[in-house]
Amino acid sequence: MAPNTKHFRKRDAILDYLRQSKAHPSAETIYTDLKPQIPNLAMGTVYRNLTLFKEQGEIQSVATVKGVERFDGNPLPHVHFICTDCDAVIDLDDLQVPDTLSELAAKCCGGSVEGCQLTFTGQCKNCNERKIESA
Amino acid sequence: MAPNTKHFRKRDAILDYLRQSKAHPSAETIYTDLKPQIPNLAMGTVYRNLTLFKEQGEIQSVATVKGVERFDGNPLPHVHFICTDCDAVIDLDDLQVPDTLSELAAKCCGGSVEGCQLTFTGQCKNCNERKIESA
DNA sequence: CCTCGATTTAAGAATCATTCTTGTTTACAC
DNA sequence: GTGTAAACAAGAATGATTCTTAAATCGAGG
Repeated sequence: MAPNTKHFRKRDAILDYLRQSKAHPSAETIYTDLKPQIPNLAMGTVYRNLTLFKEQGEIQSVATVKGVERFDGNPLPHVHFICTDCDAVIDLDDLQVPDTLSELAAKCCGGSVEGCQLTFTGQCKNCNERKIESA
Repeated sequence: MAPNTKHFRKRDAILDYLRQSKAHPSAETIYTDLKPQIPNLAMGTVYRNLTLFKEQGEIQSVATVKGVERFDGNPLPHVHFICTDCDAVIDLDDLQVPDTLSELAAKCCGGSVEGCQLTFTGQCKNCNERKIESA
């Protein structure tokens, strides 16, 4: 067996999963989805590696929705939309925070700015349409 | 005793506290700070009223810092800065999210946008200076 | 091959913020 | 006063997350 293959199998699976997902999953979703492929995966392993990836800057935590932390395999800052109905977290790829705002923020707070998050909330397309139908 | 005075004493105290505070307190901070004045205050009462105020749009939840929800007596959207060292949540009153961004967001997501939050993270002035001193 | 120290992991216990439940108290209208 | 609805206290219950302990796995030497 190739070196490192087995030792990091779970770690790599978690990172791959995050990078391929657009759903901004929670720790539990990651666990549930990977469990069939990796039967002896434990929640502790998921949380430990998520913490590790965050420290290394490989991933980011993008929001806490109804008390549950949501993760993104893309560590670059970008804009999100959170549906208050179905709790979906969606990338708004076409938007970005203007540099002028970040610069202003640094001046205002007098400290050092490391990151920023812009998040819109409301009802996503699906939930919106579902409501109109049932009306 | 004037009508309604006693019935809502705790509710009003919690709302007043939130409106006067600039610290964006957690439920526990509110409880701890009000407890001396209101000895038989219970955490349940704080949580119940916070939920109520949120539903009524009197306050807003502005962030979850290290797993703890933080509240703001000002329900209008405004920009915040969160210190990753001391967990302070600070208003950046001079900044605001451009209307163009909000409009774009509505178009991108295809649903209805109700709110938005812009949050910068980094080290606040105090923590920054403390680090420089101790270096 | 066999052993070593270091790293990763599984499993479940422990923690902590938040919510729920139950029974009690309060305010107000009649 | 009596009844009804809202607010409350106290503590139990829930649920996400973290910690603990011991076992499995790795790479490097012998």
